Amino acid sequence: MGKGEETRQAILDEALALSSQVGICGLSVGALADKAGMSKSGLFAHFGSKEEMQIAVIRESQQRFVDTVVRPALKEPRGIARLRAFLANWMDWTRRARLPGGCPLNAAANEFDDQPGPVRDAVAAGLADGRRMLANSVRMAVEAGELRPDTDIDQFVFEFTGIVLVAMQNMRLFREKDASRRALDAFERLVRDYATERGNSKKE
Amino acid sequence: MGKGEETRQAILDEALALSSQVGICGLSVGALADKAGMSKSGLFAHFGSKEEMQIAVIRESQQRFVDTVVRPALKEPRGIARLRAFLANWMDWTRRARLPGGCPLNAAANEFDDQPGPVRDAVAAGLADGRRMLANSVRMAVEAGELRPDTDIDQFVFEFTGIVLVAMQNMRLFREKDASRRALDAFERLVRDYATERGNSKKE
DNA sequence: GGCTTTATAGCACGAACGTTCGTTTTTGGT
DNA sequence: ACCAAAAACGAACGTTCGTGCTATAAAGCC
Repeated sequence: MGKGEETRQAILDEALALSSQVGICGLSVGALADKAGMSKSGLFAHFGSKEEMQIAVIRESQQRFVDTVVRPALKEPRGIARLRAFLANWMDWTRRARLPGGCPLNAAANEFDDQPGPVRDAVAAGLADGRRMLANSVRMAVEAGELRPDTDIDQFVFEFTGIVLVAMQNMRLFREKDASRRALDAFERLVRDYATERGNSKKE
Repeated sequence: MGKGEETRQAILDEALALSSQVGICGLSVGALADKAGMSKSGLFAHFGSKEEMQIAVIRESQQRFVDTVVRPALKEPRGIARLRAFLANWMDWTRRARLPGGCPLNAAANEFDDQPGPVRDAVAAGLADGRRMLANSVRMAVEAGELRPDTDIDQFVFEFTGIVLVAMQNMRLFREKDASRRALDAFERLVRDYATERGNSKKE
């Protein structure tokens, strides 16, 4: 890896941290250059445009999410246990990823959801990827016989995601400490509704 | 009402529409003045600072939400029916309020959740107000005997809010049309879990 | 209708924005 | 050690940002 890739990565690290606090559109070239300890033009050359930079940050954010949340959860056995691990990791992934604020991808999703263009597309692609992965894990839980065979997988993913979103909001905006506990409780209730006897008995 | 209040209201109407597309921090004095058909300084005089303007927009947004979502739902009888109406109204409130984009309050919540200050406080206050109102309606459903007496009201509000948030995301970012149907389905499942026999039989 | 109060416009300011360009420094292969 | 290539810099561009002033126009009261 050349020097170029190296500093580009350093820039993205800094960009991730900054955007987790001020969002993607609040992230400016000048401010980022300051944080990264280099000149505006030097930093700019790595991306070619602000839009490209934003997209790079989004991709990096997604990548980091996979490394921090998804990959570790895959060590759990398929089924409900893995889903639970997934949720637990999700709950404090920005802390684990050493980000000072919230999830940049989530912030970007709310900023660009009504502004068509490549940035919005990148955000949607990133989130869709996460959901696809989530849907796969749910399907495995069905195949493992822990969730009922007639489980509406997309509906399960829908409700799971809802739990994550509200937990994020409670944590970040309201600074409530019991947010992740509530999320876990909601998850257990969700699972109980969709579980087979076998799947249900697995828990405690 | 003097002329001042009148144009101030017109400005806020325009500001709400604009911020529903570009968010609160994407809303600039110049752009808003253009939309409102007046000069930057003339508009600026109504608020005194950009921050005050942002807060005014947030307050207005909350006000509009109450008029569009909460008030109509209060015509339904107390209990689960009212909660259901509340959700249904919520699902397309920005359309009913003739806003071109998503919920400005929700956008602001994600933009400012990690930036302490008066704007964040205003957003949190607005959202907290909505949750208080929601909690009240849940409590009424308990008192009406439709939800179990041991219902954890805050947990119910938590899960309810999650349904709303994910539905918003699915609608706005992914443009899925079945988002509100999924939300309603999730709501019925939520209610079924917390309902008494009487409350359960109420539905269909 | 005149007069006071209020509202709006016009203009200017310094700062920050994204972007371009030419120059200088650093790097990596030979 | 040298030299081409890559990377970073500094300065400047035109725009837009938020925010002050001062003057003009409109509105409301007697």
